Amino acid sequence: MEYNFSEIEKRWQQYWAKKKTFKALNPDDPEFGKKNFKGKYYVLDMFPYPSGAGLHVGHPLGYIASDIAARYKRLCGYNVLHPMGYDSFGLPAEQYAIQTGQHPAVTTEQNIKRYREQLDKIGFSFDWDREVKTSDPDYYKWTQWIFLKLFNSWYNIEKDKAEPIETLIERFRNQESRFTVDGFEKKWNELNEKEQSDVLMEYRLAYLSEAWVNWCPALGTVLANDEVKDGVSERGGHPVERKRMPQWSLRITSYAERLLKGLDTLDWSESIKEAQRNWIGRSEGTSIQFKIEHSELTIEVFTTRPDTVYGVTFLTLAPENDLVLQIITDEYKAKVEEYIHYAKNRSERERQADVKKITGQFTGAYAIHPFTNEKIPVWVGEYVLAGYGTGAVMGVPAHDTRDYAFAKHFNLPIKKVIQPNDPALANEECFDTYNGQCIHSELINGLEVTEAIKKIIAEIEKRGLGKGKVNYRLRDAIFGRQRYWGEPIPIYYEKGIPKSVDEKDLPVVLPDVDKYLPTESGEPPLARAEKWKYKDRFDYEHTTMPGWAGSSWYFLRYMDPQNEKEFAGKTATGYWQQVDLYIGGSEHATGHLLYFRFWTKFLKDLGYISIDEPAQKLINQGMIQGVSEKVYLPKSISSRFDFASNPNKRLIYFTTGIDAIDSRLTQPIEIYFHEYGSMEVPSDLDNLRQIILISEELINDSNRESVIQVNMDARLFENSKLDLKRFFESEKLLNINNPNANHIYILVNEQGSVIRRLKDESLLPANFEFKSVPEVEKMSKSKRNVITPDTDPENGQPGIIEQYGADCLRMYEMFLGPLEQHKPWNTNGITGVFNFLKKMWRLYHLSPDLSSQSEADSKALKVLHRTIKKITEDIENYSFNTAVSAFMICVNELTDLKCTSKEVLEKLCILISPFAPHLAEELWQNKLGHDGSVAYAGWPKYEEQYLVEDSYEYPVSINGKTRFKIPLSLKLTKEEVEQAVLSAEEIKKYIQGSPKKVIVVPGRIVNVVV
RNA sequence: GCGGGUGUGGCGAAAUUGGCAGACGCACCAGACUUAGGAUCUGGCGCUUAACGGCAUGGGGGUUCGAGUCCCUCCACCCGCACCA
Repeated sequence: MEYNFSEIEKRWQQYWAKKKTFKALNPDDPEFGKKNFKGKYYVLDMFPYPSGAGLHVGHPLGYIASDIAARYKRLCGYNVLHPMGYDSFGLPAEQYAIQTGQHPAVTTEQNIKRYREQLDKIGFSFDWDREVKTSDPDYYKWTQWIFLKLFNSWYNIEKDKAEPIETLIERFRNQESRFTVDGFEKKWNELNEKEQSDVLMEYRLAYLSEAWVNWCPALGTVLANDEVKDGVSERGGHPVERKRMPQWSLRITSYAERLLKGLDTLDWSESIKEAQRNWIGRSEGTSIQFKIEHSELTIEVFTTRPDTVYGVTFLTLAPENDLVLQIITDEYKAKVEEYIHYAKNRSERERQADVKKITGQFTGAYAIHPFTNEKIPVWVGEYVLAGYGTGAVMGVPAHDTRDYAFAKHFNLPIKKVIQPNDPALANEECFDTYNGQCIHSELINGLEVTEAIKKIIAEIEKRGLGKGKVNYRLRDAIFGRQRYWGEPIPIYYEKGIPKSVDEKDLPVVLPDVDKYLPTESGEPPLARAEKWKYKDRFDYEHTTMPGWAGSSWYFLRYMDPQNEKEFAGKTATGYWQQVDLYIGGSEHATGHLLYFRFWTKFLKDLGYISIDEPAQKLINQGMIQGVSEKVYLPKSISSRFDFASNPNKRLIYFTTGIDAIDSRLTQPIEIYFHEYGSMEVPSDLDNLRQIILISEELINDSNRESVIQVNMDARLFENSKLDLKRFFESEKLLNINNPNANHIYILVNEQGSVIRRLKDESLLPANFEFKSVPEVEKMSKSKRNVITPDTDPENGQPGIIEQYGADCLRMYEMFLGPLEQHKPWNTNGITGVFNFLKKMWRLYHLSPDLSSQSEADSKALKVLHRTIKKITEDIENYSFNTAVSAFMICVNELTDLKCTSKEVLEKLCILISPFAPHLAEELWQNKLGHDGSVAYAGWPKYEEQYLVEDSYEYPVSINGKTRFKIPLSLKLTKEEVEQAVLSAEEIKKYIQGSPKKVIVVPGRIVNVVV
């Protein structure tokens, strides 16, 4: 009987869907009482964004792992919640909408459909009744509701938790608080509505403020810090600049300490926890006030080294610091303004690119040293960040490398105030060690650094100059996006005052607009919806929420997805508690995973849920990388491309630039092409857009500068050689960016040139080979190296699923290596897994009727129980690759034993069902003759008795080197083993006389030392 | 610069507390069967040597009867953060 995987897999996928085999039960479900669950288990995959490219082979890696865990826990008797849904708001759909005019909801729906189709083919045990989509109004109603809760809450530092804003207003009323407005002190009740609103904005956890933001002109929106990488946007790689504008933000900084401390309780990888710790960036220090000479103003600095305060020789302010303009003297005004202008117009990227470059400007002002009363010059410098601390630093060049560099560059004095313990440092001009004593520091002379810090802080506090303080690198999260495809922020404006939409009016539904672009006056797209007003009168807020809003609480919605009255009912949240196993990529370390924790803590503070952390255990599956194929294009205008290494070859001149298959070069430019040789140049060539591709072997150091490297579709290549057949036939793979373009491709290699338009392979030089440079990198559409698990919709090539089946895909992805490790995709080993599945199938078909077979023999039972033990341990440790090996060993051995025992085969079938569920279900029901699904068959128990051995082949080492083996009874004592070994025939070769020492480890090894 | 991770055959990788290095699979080699195939089965397969043996877990050193595993030191690669005072 053939192993017909496609028929088997289709059958059981339909069966599971029809029977709702994987439905998870809430406690209020009538069925719940009938089950005798061992407990609950919540397995969650990170929320996927349904991109237009569909799933590639890397996506399922984590899903397969979580599915194995889910199926295993079900077999162990747990009520398993294993849901899936879509984080369906986001930039790519909107970018596509801008280009095509199609509503993002439409493309999103199409993408979701494709995702679902692909997910279904892999046989996951998701409870699809719980599917959620963040762009669904029934869902984002609750995202908006949580936003309102954030807006209407403040952080009570004394209680260390968030509270409703009313408790704050109550305090303001009762406590005789005074508020300074336009220079007048007023009581709360004396403030007008606008003034009250402004005061409360300083406290609300979701607030509107004038802030320095990461503005991305290409995307037309601001971005949160975690959405910017190396000065460019994470999505799309567009430049980002700093801009000051009114912005909605979330006061995540109030939770900094709790987010930091909570990490210690989590079973997450050290690298993710460390990334979050760095991102939060806690540092202890103190603030110190410096008076400005001839002025009422003071400059407050933050420092972690107050012990070096006597070493201060200058102060530096950030260019954005408002104080700068207030303190500059007339003499320096022009220069400082010029400098500020310069600094402001530098993009983040430029700024980061040359951090080594030192820039700054003296302001003309002087501060007074609070301890020595010396005059200290005040500078402004780019190296001081506006957003951290107070935007001002005290310059201690002798003990801070940045201050040192600045002082050196501008010739400022350097004053050493620490005597280091390490003599090697004593002669250095600058060192920042904590090991040493203070010198030249009146109040703290002779003290060790740590002592000095304590004493000087006490002194600073006593004199009212400042106080001990904790600073965080973490900034409040910018929450508004000047984009269309996101949750509307449920705020409206009445007389310029932002107010929350009434809860009963939620959801605020995303309105239709004529274009998905900003208005002419630069307002966000939502401003185009002219009739879109709250209560028909008031303007709504026009920015929308960022992509991470919906994913910050989705794990709660899965617990009770259809609830219309609450985001999730108390019974449901009380039962499911938190995620027991969360699997996803490590790229979310400082974004999603931080917001996810933040919202959970907030909802707990308000008493809506009872847990403090959303996910106890987190596993980051490694990335499956793709192999990109890079080819070369002449760099553009007027490059003369010269194969200098090979003077006999032809020369090609490019007199203008060229269009490229690379999206960065989208302008069509004509080229002229000359060649010495036999090739004919079509007469209409100059009317068409031409792309010249240069083979890898022609590139050398002398011409490398005149070419650029671009990705071609990896599917056109085989082992980094262009497959000419595909190249001639596949228009689609060539012109991803513009399928309608009528390009002419010219391939150039050592043998000459080929124009693709000729479309005739017979015209090719013999053995024409065009080579690319392969590179292993992230699998992504833009790198054109995506491999789909199923049939490729672009070229119709069958995928792994069609060729080998979903069970094979599942087992192969697990077999590839440890879950957490990154690995390039290659299918070289897949036949091994496929052969294994076939062999397993054959094992169950050795006998036509297993039900009448006799008792298992002890050998088969031993194999079985060893496997039960191994698989159970491996699953518990998420070591799925070794589990697959164990199955192979087991099936090989049972096949050798010609095992037809129903008892053994039944248990093996259950064991493998989390890994290869379709095969297992087929064998369970159709071969072993069971009625129900194998999914609830019960996990087999491992029994020690079958594994007990009575003899063992002791490896005998001489001086730690294994020389021979000797079978001995395990009942023997150490002494008896030693005796047996020393009297063995083989040992005579290695020792003369008596050995120095004999080490016997019972049941393991014998080592003889001579 | 700081932090995290990884280094084992031609390749993907195994290896409980330190105890037979390379399980399992791919590729390769030889053979069997054969309706010649991307089927199945048997055997071989780290390097080196004619063989005995010797050498091998990124390099060097150490602890130990015994080290891929523990300690020190250096190197390479990957990832994250980065003028955070």
